[in-house]
Amino acid sequence: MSEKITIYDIAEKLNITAATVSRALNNNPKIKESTRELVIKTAAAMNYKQNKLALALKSGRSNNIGVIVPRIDSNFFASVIRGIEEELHPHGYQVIICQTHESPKRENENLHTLIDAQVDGIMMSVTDVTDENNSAFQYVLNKNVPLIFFDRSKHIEGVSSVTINDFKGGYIATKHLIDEGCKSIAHFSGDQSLEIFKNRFLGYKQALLDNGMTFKEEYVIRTRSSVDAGKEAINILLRLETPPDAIFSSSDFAALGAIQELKDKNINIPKEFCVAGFSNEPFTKFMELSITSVDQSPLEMGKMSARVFLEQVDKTETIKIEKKVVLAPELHIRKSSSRTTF
Amino acid sequence: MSEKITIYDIAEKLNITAATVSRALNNNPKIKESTRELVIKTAAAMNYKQNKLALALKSGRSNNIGVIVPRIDSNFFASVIRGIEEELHPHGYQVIICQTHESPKRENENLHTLIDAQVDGIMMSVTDVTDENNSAFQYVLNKNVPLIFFDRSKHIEGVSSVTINDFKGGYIATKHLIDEGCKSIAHFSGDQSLEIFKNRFLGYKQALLDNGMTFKEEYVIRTRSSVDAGKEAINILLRLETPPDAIFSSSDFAALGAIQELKDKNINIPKEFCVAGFSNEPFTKFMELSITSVDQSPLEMGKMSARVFLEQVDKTETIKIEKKVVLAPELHIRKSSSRTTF
DNA sequence: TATTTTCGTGTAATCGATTACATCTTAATT
DNA sequence: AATTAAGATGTAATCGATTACACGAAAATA
Repeated sequence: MSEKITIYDIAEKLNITAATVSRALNNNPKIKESTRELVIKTAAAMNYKQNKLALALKSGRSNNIGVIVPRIDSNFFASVIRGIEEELHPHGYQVIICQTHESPKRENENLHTLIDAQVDGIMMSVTDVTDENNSAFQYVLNKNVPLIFFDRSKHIEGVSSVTINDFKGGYIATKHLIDEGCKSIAHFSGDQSLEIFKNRFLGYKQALLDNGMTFKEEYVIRTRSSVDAGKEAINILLRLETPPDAIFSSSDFAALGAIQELKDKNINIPKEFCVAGFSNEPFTKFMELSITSVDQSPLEMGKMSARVFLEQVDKTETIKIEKKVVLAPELHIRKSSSRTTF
Repeated sequence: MSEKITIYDIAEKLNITAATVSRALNNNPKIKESTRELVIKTAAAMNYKQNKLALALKSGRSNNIGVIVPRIDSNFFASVIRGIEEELHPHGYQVIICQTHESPKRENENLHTLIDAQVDGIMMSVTDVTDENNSAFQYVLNKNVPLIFFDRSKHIEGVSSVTINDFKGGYIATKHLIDEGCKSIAHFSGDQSLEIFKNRFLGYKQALLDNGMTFKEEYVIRTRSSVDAGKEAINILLRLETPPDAIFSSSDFAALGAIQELKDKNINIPKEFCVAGFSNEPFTKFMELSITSVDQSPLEMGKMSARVFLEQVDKTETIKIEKKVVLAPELHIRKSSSRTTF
């Protein structure tokens, strides 16, 4: 339909060269002011639009950045992406989304696809941190494309990261439970091969030790992040000789499962049992019995990742910057653990 | 670092032309089998990667598609995007995300940006349906780029859409409330300029009329989609001379607000008052008092939109196909309206 | 006036892949 | 053996924008 207008069309109409048109449009100071104005006016009149693909080919920069997440339909990742998009949009970058569904194979694929599509940077939450094979990441770094990990990170030279202080998150949640008078606090831990879960666990443990409480191995249950996993886990704990009177769960969903099961058993929350979760999922505050949870400020995490990218993208090629940003977690205290307030 | 290998490098090494290399790699039947094998082997050995930007420039197709949503950090939109991504990924398309934040200006901007970035198609949920000015959409259509509306649609010639039957959604939710014995059912309606909300309202109204109930104007409250809006709205209703005994809310959040307020006033749900929402937000099923809601099958909606796009993208340029897909809503009956079950 | 700058544009290569057309070998046909 | 067809590859244009280099004209300097 509407034929494409190129700088050649403008040049032809004005009896000048495409080079001049290009320069005029790019505010090259060598162009006579009158020419520049004429070109700009004519371009507007002809409804000229720069072909970004041609520009991308010439410059080697696509103005696209890639974001890889396990899945997009989780509040946390969606919020991070929102943050990234909002920070990068004013700079003219478009955000390309990829999902791994927790599959390392997909993760590798996505990395290669994005590089092949000539993205100018990649931000991702690592799926497989145990994998010793970092070749896909090296592939990215070799192309001199900034790579930034957020939330789930991995120690790789040349890769920046934006994470929250999970240790502190575990610590403050546990400390809060202690302050509320809980005497024996259990922990639902996630996949310990992931730094984030390990750190939450370590924070939990440290808080216990710092406050003269004994750490018991049997109080630590490894759970998936789901309601059912939480139910199973709490049942294991309740069958112990001396069951705990509180849980710090590394997952809000598991925390919810525990709460549902506790209610079923007519155990009063928070009087007899306190629960704190992690992630501050939207539902935690909507519940009638709202759930205390550690907020990871995903929006901020996304924006920060974007900023780190922007810092790196224009730096001279040779200098590898490696920036580690650690955001502070924030405890949102709600009914599930509030014996004093509410 | 790793220098870029092009078909010219391969050609040079093999003492043939880039044209031959290109043909060999593209399985052009004119190439001798032995040459093809040699080229493919060499390409692999040299770690050649096709430059998608060059391909995109030449072919005019970027293999990117754009998705425009009001915001990404909503379960509904995130799920739709997930569906789109999963359906399109196997076909080699990348998904670019844009947000409008409900701003018509941003919507226009995004449309132009995406077209300028040469996307091969655009899927979007319309922000401003009242705007008579469809120039941005026409701009897209003029470029012969498939445009598909999902959920929030607008009648424009040449634009396909994937929506759910909101009328039916409103109808079955209301019918359900009637079946549970509710005698006077109110409605929280959203922005009536949006088809989706208007249709939910019309479905509600029709269900009342079909079942011998009277429709009362004062039972219809226009609310925003938020917890607070729901609280305000229910208070208006409770102050009426004859307050209703049920609400069909076009928003889950408003439904939640109403429920919280009703509980505060010690009104028993569902015995004295029933509530049904719309969207099937995750929290509706997590609540202790789980909330009945109409599911919009966002994942399916995304996949369907992607399929419609795939159907259109390869069609001969001149034929404008316009496909209207309407998905069936599904009522998820939960405690907030179940007098009989549970 | 002669010479050197400065200024504004044009020329042509480049980014990397694709492809219509031309060309040169072979193999098949009469 | 002469002619034609088929097969394989090369040549060069193209997609659209950018930019190093070249060049002519005007302005500044000696």
